[in-house]
Amino acid sequence: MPELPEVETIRRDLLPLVKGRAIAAVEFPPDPRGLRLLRRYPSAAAFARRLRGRRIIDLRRRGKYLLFVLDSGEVLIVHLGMSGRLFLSRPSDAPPAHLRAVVRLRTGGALAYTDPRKFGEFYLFSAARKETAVNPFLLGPEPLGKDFPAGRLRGALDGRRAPLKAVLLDQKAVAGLGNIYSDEALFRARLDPRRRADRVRAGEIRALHRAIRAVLSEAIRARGTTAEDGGYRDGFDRAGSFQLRLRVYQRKGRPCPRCRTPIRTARIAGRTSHFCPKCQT
DNA sequence: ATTGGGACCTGCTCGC
DNA sequence: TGCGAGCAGGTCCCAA
Repeated sequence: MPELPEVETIRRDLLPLVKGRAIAAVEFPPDPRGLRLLRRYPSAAAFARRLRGRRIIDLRRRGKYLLFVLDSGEVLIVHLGMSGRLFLSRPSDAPPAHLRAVVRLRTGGALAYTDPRKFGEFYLFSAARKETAVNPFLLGPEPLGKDFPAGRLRGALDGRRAPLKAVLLDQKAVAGLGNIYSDEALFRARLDPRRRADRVRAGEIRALHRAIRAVLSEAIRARGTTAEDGGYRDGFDRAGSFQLRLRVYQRKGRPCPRCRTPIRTARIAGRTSHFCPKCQT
């Protein structure tokens, strides 16, 4: 569910709430299998023990991962999978459905993590280790960052015979794009998602580069996309608004905003892609 | 090495 | 009303 703009919105919401505050307790009720911890952790209890008392000194984002930087030198990493939500929990409320974890802060307040589909994961890395093996860090460039010039996108597409859409979904090519924003960026760049990546010309790559950055920036401003099934919520458990600005995603059969041709879909790399068959070539 | 397909989960909608 | 099929924002693992 959550792609870069959704994760970034949650980060911005939660940062002022958690920065500088210590973790009082982490609870994984009551079936710890409802949340995948990093495999090498023997138990949820051991995981929680490592976190207790640690101070959160920063909250960062890398691709679709949230990184709680701790004063111990460790980093608590949260990936929301398809259906994860991480939000400020109000104690007056009844416990939310599909609650998988609670992070209580020492000065009061708590974060709730819910996830019906259980694809989300928590990781705990030492700072030294985080750059190695395991992986959230084996990601491609941040598309909104300084190290993502158009040439970097060109390098990512170079030599890849897979469809453009498949490469955009590859987190090693560019970090943070998912099904929604890949489709929306390809529409804005007027590129057919089925095009072989290595056959996209330089001018088209520049248009795609611009489109990726524009759509992600606009989606962050709109606080993310809460699509038809309503899965995503921000750090305060509220919906986003970018669904109102989607041009092709979940608009099958509706007129293309540019040429009125009905939007169609195709299965690419195992995912449904939405595009205009006339103006995306 | 790259690519595509299935697996992992649950909930919801649709058609019969 | 009930039930199975199909689908959903992501990633990993495996075989070709």
